[in-house]
Amino acid sequence: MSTADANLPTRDRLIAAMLDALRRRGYYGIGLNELLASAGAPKGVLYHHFPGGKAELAVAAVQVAIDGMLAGLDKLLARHANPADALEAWMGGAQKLLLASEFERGCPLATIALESAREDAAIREALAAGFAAIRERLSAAMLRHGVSDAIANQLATLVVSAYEGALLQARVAGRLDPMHETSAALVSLIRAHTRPSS
Amino acid sequence: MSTADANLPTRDRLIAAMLDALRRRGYYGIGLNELLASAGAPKGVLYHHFPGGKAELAVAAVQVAIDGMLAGLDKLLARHANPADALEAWMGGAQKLLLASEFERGCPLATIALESAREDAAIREALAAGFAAIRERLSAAMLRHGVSDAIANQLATLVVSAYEGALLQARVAGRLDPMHETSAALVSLIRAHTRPSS
DNA sequence: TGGACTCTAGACCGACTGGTCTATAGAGTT
DNA sequence: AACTCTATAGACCAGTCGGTCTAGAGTCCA
Repeated sequence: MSTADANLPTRDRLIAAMLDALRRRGYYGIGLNELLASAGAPKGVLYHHFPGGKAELAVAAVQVAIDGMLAGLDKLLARHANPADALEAWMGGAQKLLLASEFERGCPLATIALESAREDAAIREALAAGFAAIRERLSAAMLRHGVSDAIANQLATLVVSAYEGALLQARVAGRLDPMHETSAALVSLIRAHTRPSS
Repeated sequence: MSTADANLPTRDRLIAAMLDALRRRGYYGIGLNELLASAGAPKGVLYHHFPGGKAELAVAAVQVAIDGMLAGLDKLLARHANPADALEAWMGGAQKLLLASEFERGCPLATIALESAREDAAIREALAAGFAAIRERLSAAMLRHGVSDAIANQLATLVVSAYEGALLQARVAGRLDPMHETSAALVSLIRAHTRPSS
């Protein structure tokens, strides 16, 4: 039942398997045995690389997901002159991924964010810092394009909110429409607030 | 460990307990025993009222949650002249609930939406129909206030997306700021698109 | 050749999972 | 009082959960 790239080091295969599980079913939705099967790894290996077990693996996976999103976002913001264009590309990428997985793979951060409780401090902190960093990137980009500080903050938070909510709606609907409409509304809003170029 | 209102009929206590569990930890995050304990009900009673077990109870809970949201939304849209004001009140209510539960109780629909897979057809359908109905209400309200059909649809979807995403961000952050900022951005956007009153 | 160390491997464990089953309490009807 | 039907109650079950533990494979250095 090994689905992960067998060439990856074991530790990375574990993280990849956890990421996939978080996208599809959430932290509590997958069992350790199923997860290890899809990583093609026996049990001992998990506790060798992650002494803290499932929870520690989840934290590592969340960290990887955040790093990936930040890197992707930075690349798009660097490539596109206007933040609105970068946003459009960002949403487009998410749509492609969702469609390619037949509406099964959403955002790995969202599931565990909603499942986590106050006592899961490590996960909550990683998630909070991650979302804050993403908002920060978006806000800074808009600041650079003439948006006032207060408005840039509002818009950045709105963008992240809408991104997660649109993925959620599209997933249950089994159609991309919610993402299309959210993206369109968001892009024209950002475009209206930023200077034509830079 | 019974937390639910003991005066409620057993069936309603079960639904209430499931709703609370969905808000806090999600469908897979709570066990049947814990759920029954918090409902103050023995096992047999669950399978008497819901022969389909946990899954059927979850569908019923989702249905109740959707009905509740629609009723609340209708009331707000009827009470406020402008959809922007209704939206502001709606977001404000969600903020109050989240804060009162110390950032533990979010939206019960979001968790199970992200945990559900394609084969959970009953839940997916209930959720998809529910979100569509909410979008429909919002869209209709904006149409009545002079927004064009296409834009009203976009804005309604954006509002639902942002609502869910803002709750998610506020939950992990342990602060209301993400909701405040999302709400502010959304309200001023809607206000700009609607006629001053009606 | 023989440690020393990292990593892989999976048998095994108690606790708990969702679910079934039988017993019975109570209300309504005759 | 006897019968019926709905609802409550919890013992019980096989399967799975996350986690521990011991054994061995592979690699590097002496």
